[in-house]
Amino acid sequence: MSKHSPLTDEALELVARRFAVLAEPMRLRLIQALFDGERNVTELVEATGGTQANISRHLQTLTAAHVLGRRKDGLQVFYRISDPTIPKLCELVCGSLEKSLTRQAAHLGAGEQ
Amino acid sequence: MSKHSPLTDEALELVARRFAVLAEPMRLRLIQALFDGERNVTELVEATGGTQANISRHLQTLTAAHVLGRRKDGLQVFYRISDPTIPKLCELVCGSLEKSLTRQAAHLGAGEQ
DNA sequence: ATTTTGTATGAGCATATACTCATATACTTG
DNA sequence: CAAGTATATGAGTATATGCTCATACAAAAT
Repeated sequence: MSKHSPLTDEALELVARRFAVLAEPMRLRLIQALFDGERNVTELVEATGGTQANISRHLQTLTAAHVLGRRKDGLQVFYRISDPTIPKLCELVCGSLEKSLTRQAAHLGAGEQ
Repeated sequence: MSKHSPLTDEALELVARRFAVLAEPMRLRLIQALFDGERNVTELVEATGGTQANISRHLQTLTAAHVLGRRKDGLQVFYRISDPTIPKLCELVCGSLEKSLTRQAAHLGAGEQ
């Protein structure tokens, strides 16, 4: 995106859609709960504190976006992170926010702004 | 986010908000237009093909999120990318999408799925 | 076959936000 | 000061999407 030719409208929509999928706290919580490996829906409901219906919908959204993968075993369905760039994306954003917050704290402490 | 302790609800909101800011095609177009350096609003309106009002709003959103920085010079206002992680984020997502698309193309070509 | 357990989904509501039009504000120039 | 130019914003509308309740579906157990 930097030195490459500008993206087409279609590509921009895809990139935006990608970011949109990550733009929900509950979905981030699910991703976080899956960093250590796959879990079934019931476990994810417990880990996140959401309702079963809502978690199921978010899992569908994440799976449709190829962020998560699905494996069915009997009654249970196990989800896992299937896109290796997801952890990197989250780390980048977290790091950036930490910096931004400490900068802000420093400014407040110095009475600036 | 991976080996670190799980994020607080507040932190999750911030991360989600960050992704949300990047989840609009027009804002991505603006970011793209700023990869080569700062530009004023009129230039950005021309580069993106949007209306002045809409571009102004998106610039405000991006600036409030500390993605862009603002510099006023006389009548004009110049915007620039102020968060160095933005290009990396976009590259990560683009790369991931390219892979995903070529995989899909390969599957279609092989008659799989 | 019926019941139980785990997961998905249809329908409806509430909220957020992208967009536009018109107008306001800020600065410059005549 | 008046007029012009660059940017921002209030108000209104349309659309998307997150959430919930109830129920459907699928597989297992009795």
